[in-house]
Amino acid sequence: MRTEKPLTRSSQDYLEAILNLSEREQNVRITDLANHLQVTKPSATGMVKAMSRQGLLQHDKYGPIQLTEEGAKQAHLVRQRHRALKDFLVHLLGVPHKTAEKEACLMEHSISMDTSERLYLFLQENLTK
Amino acid sequence: MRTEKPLTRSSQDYLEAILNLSEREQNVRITDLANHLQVTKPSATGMVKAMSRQGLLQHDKYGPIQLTEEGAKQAHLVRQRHRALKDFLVHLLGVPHKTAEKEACLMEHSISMDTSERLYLFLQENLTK
DNA sequence: TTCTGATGTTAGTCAATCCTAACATATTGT
DNA sequence: ACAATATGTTAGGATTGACTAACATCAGAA
Repeated sequence: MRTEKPLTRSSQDYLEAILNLSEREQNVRITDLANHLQVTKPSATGMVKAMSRQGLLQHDKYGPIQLTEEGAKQAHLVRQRHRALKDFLVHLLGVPHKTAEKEACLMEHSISMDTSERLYLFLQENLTK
Repeated sequence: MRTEKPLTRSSQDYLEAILNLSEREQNVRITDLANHLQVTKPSATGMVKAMSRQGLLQHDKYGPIQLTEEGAKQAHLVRQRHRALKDFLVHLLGVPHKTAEKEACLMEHSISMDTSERLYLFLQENLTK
């Protein structure tokens, strides 16, 4: 079930979206996911299917979507990177929220967890102003 | 000739590589480009062909590659983003050079020029330590 | 129960970008 | 000039992830 294949940018986006949605809804549905990510339902269906095969999530036909333990772990890491980046953009660079959200979404796939942690520490030291 | 189509990540990478190579060599050749970007020659040929159609560069069969005015302009913008990001990673976050180079290469496609300029200013203010 | 509307799935297609294998052209050395 | 080598191109294919159109299933209302 487990795959050693590195996560694609899109997979990471899907993982993060499922994590965020699952904290607000009992069941994450394909339509929710598609709307959230601004893709069509067939696209979401296809990606969910692929990610299910990779052991990142559990999804029965027509049923709700649930992250596996591994999927949830990876989702949390993506979100961690996202938050550090967004905080930096908003609070240190003064980027408007919407722009920062969008750019953090793109950047989160581009940095290592090491860099993310360094950024987090940097923010700790510099957000005391 | 001019295209309004947004530049793909890959196109941006190719533009930046051509710019950097053209500053070191009289002629940029497919093989140079392919080696630099760690892709095969047919891949580079194909991308160069596509980008030529988009008016980003000039390339005659078997001949050297040259950026058009528009291509060069875009390449400089990519590089600007790259440098701001790399400087930030290295000098403020203490990321090792190789890692910073790699991550800047990925991040440069994810931020706007506005954010890049904000980052540049932030670096100016904070690199005086 | 049946019908309607909402939700979800399947199949086919496209774009982008990479690869390999085979071939074409240019360059260099003898 | 010819042969060998280097460089570059073409054709075909794979992966990823998006789209549309058609179809299937589910849930709720009548």
